[in-house]
Amino acid sequence: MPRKASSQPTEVELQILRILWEEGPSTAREIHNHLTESRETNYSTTVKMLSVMLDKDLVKRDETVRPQVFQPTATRNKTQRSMLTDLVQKAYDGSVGSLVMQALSSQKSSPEELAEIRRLLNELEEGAK
Amino acid sequence: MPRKASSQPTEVELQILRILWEEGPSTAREIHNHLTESRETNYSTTVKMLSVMLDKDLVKRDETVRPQVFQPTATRNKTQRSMLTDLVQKAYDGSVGSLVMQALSSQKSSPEELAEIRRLLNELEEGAK
DNA sequence: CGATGGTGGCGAACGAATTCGCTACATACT
DNA sequence: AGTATGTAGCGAATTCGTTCGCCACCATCG
Repeated sequence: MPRKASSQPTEVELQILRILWEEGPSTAREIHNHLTESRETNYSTTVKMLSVMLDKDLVKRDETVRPQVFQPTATRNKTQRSMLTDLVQKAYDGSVGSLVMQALSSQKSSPEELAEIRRLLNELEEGAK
Repeated sequence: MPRKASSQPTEVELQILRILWEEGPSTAREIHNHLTESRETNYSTTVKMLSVMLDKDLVKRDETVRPQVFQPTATRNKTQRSMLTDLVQKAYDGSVGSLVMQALSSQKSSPEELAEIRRLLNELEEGAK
C-alpha cells in the first residue's frame, strides 16, 4: 500500500513560495529566473510545479492577465507556523520549550535577537499571571 | 531527471527512532509492537524499514544474538538538532531568532519552561560579552 | 525427525515528488 | 499575413518512501 501526501510544502514548493513572498506576485518566467539561482532546472519543470501547487491550493493565479501572475495562498508566517508545529510534534514530542532551548543553544543569535526574545519572554510571563 | 533523497529521517523512520530512543535496543518484533500503537502496518513492513534504515546508517544491528537487536546510530539530540537546522534553513532563511520568536508566541509553554529559557538566555548574553 | 511458528530478506507494486519533451496557442516582429 | 519567440499544458519517465506477499531459515515441541 501507498503512503499519504505530506501536509507540508515540499522542498521545491517552499523555494517557490519563498520567491513569491519576497518578490511579490510574479509570472512563471520571473519565478523560474529566481529559481535557477539556486537550482538547475528546466522552465517546463517550474511551470509544472506551479500547476501542481495550484492543485494543492498553495498558490493562486490571475488568468486575466498575460502572462499569468502567481501569488501565494498563505502568508509566510502561517506556513512557517505550520511547519514548526509539525516539527515539534514529530521530533520534540510536542514540547515547544525543548525545541526553543535547543535552537538557542545550538546556534548563535545576535545580541539584538536575544534582546528581542527576552522582551517577548517578559510579555509571556506577564500574561501568564 | 530524478530528485535527491532527503537528508533527514522520514516520518516512519523517525517513529522507529523514537521507539528506540525511548525503549532502548530492541528486536524487530518489539519495535513492531510499539509501532502498531500508532500505525497499522504489517510486520514485514517494519522489518523492511529497519533494513532500509540500516542501509542509511540510521540504526545499527547486533547480529550475534537471536533475534537480532537494533539500536539507533545517532542520539536523539543530534537528530533533533539536525532537523531543526534544516527547518531554519528551509523556512526561516537561517534565522534561528525568528524561529524562536515564533515558537514562543504561537504555542504556550509552561512557566517552568519559560523560566528555564530565561536562564539560558542569561547565560548566552553573558557569554556574548 | 517432521510439523509448527516466528525471524529475516527480496522483489514487486503503488503513490508522491520531480523532472522534462513535445505540442498548442498567444504575442511580437518584420 | 507569416514567421520567430515565449507561455501554458499534458503526459511520460524516474526516484524515493512505504507497503506487503512470499520464500528460506531457524528453533522448538511433540
